[in-house]
Amino acid sequence: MTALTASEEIVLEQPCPIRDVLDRIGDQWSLLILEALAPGTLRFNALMREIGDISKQMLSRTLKQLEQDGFITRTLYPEVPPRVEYTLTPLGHSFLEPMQQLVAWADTHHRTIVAARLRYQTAQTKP
Amino acid sequence: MTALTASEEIVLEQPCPIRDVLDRIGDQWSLLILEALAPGTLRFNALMREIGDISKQMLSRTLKQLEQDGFITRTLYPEVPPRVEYTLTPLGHSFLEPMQQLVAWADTHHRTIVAARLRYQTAQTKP
DNA sequence: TTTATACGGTCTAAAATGTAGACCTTTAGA
DNA sequence: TCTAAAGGTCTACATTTTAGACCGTATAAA
Repeated sequence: MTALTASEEIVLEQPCPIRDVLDRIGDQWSLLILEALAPGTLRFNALMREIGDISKQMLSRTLKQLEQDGFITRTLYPEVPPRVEYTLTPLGHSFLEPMQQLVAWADTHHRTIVAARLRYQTAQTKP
Repeated sequence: MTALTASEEIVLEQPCPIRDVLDRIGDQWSLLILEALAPGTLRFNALMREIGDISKQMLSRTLKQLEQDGFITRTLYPEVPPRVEYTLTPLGHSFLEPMQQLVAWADTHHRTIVAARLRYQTAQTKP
C-alpha cells in the first residue's frame, strides 16, 4: 500500500464542500484581497498598500492559495524590476456576488453588534 | 491623558464594519457553530458532537464571542450536573440568510475549485 | 561614483494563536 | 467504592502569523 500523493490527500481531506471552501476564504485575508481586486487588476505592492496591515509573507501566501483555487490569476511580466499583476477570474467574480450580501449585512448590523459588545462588557465588569 | 478603557478600544480599533464583523465570523469555527444552531437550541456537548473536531477550549471561547456580539444567547440552568443551552438570536438568524447564499455558492462551485487545485498541483510538479 | 529606491518576493526568529488532554465540581447509578 | 456525566478551565505543546532583514537588478538622485 503506497502513501497518498499530495493532491489525493487534498481531495480526500475535506469531505464537506462548505468547510473546504470557507476554511480557505474565511482566513482573515482572502476576503480582503478578493474585495480589493473587485474593481480591477492590481500589482503586489498596490495590494499591500490597499489592504494596509497585511505582511508581505501572508499576502504572498494567500495570493498563492487564491490562485491555486482558481479565484485569481497571476501574470508575471519579465521586466526589470519585475511586474506582477493579480486579477479576479470569473470564479472569483462570481464568488463576490454572494459576498456582497454579507458585506451589506455587516454594514447594516455593525452598530447593533458594537452595541451588544458594549452591553456585554458593562454586564461583566459591574454585575 | 488617561488610557482608553477596554470597551473604548474595541470600538475604536476597527473602523471598517466589514472587517470588524468578518474578523469575528471568519475564524474557522464561528460559522460552523452558527450553522449548527440554525435548526434550534443545542447544549455544549451536543455542539461538540455536532461539529466533531473542535476542541472544548475553542468551542467555549468562540461561544463566548458569539454571545458577546449578540449572535447567540447562553442560558444556564442551575441544575446538577449543569445544563447550558445555546440559541440563535434574531441577529444570528438574520446573519444566516446572506450566509446561506455563500453556502449555496460553495456547494455549486466546490468541484470547480477542487479541479483548479489539482491542475495547479500538476502544473507545479511537472513544469 | 556612491547611494537610494522600487519591484516582488523569501527567510528567520519571535510572538500570537490553536490543540489535546488532564483536571474540577457535584450528583446519580452500579 | 468507583464511574460517568455535565460544562467548562488550565497547562504544555504545536502550529500559524508577524516583523523585519535580505536578495537581485536597474534607474534616478546626490
